[in-house]
Amino acid sequence: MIYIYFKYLIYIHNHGQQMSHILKEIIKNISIDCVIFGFEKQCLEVLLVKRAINPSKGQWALPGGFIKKSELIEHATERILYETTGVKGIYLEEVAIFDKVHRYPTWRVFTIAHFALVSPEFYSLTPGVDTTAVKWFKLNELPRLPFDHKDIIELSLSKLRTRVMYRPIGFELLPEKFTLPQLQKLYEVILGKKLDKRNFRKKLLNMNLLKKLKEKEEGNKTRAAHLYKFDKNNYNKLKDKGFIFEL
Amino acid sequence: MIYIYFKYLIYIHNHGQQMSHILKEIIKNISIDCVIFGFEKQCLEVLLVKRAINPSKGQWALPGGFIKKSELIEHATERILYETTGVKGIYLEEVAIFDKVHRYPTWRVFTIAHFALVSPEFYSLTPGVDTTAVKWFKLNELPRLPFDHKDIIELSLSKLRTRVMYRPIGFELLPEKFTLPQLQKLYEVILGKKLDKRNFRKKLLNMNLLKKLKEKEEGNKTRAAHLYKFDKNNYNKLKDKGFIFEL
DNA sequence: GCAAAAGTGTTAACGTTACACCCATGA
DNA sequence: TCATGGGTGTAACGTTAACACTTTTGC
Repeated sequence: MIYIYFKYLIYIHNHGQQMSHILKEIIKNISIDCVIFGFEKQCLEVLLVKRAINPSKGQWALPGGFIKKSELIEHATERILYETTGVKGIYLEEVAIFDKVHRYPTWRVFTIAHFALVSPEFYSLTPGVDTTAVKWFKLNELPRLPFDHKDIIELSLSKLRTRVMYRPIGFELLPEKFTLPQLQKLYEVILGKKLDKRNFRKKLLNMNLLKKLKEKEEGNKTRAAHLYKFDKNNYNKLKDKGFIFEL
Repeated sequence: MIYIYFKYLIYIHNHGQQMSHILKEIIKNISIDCVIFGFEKQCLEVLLVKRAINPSKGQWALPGGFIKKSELIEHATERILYETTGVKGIYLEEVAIFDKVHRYPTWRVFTIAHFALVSPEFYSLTPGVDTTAVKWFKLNELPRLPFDHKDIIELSLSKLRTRVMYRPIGFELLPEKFTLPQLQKLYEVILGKKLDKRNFRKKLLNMNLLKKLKEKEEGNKTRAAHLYKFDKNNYNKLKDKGFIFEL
């Protein structure tokens, strides 16, 4: 169709041939970006990718991409995260839409920011569509980021802080089996403040969300801590009865 | 430009001449819809407009419209609400993005749903761009709505219920001066349950968010209730000190 | 045996809930 | 004077916050 043909010419002229083959399928004005938080060595980390295409080719940035014309946001988010980083099967939550007029240099793009929490050790990272590398970065050692990705990370972090108070999402940042001191440390890092050990344990254990395991932590220089598992079954049961997780 | 010209032909062919003049300015794929809640005669109400254009011309629907190419979401929301209903100067909050592939019949449109709370008596309603009428509807007397507007209202209502617990947004649904029984009734309607009169008063008054006025309610058949004002100054001061409104 | 981190209870202050009667007003 | 809705206090209960010592382990 003539219309499509002209559209092509214009895109190719403006942005180079590399993108033209996908421009039929995507919605140009809406992208998705993912802020994936991980927790390792007592630090919060964020997953970044090295961009293989312009704009900002060669720079580290949040994993992201465009939505396809007949795709739901949720599916697009999963697809994009998988295509760019190799990470899949994680639960992503919407953070906000970023809408600054010139946030994307080439044309107007609204981006729907999502965030997720994972235990880094579980995921193997493999660059793919439009990316040449994937890497965890400590939150306080982030490289310079293109677009408004700094803002996106900051807002995600602040949402993480408030959400962690009302949902047991914090557990997702730890391996399946974890110790109470680890869990406490995690909350302390996210919330940015010290918590009382005894009160923290009392509260968490009273919720009946933790299954104590027979095993203990290994390879420790000092007294070994008990391992626990998050009891998802019971959490769902309690939630249905109106239980509200807090702090 | 040839490109623009062809675009025109296609739009006009598909959707009739009435929209063609604005299609240069708007982003086709992203719209905004507003769920404006009001509280009157002890009922929650929603503001709807009668659509003057297709699709769904002549039907009652949420006030909404498209974002312009160089417009922020926030400004677009204010503009659209004002243009379609005459209501302006109110605080709107984002609810969610609705993304079903065929939610809008003519082409793919994501809509960013917003909600707000107002005191109906303060606003004069005047239909404008693309609307022929504006009217408050009781929540349980809504007409059949086009697109996914029913879903949008339902989700907004559920967000209202949870948000009202953590922010004093409930005050916005009342006139500037209100009585405690009114405020209590409002919370009861939003939350869908009875509250204890004495506990409710104790809690609210202890927060120091209410200024008691000298005046009393007028035109009452029974004992007149004291009027109060929301003390916004003090609320902001308290909030800065870390105060969290609850229930 | 000592350094380092795990584990363990009690008390006081505070906030939440439940509950019943008198007061002002208009008809 | 009575019907209607406005206004008031207290006691029991549960939750949160503050706080210090003993246990285990590797070196």
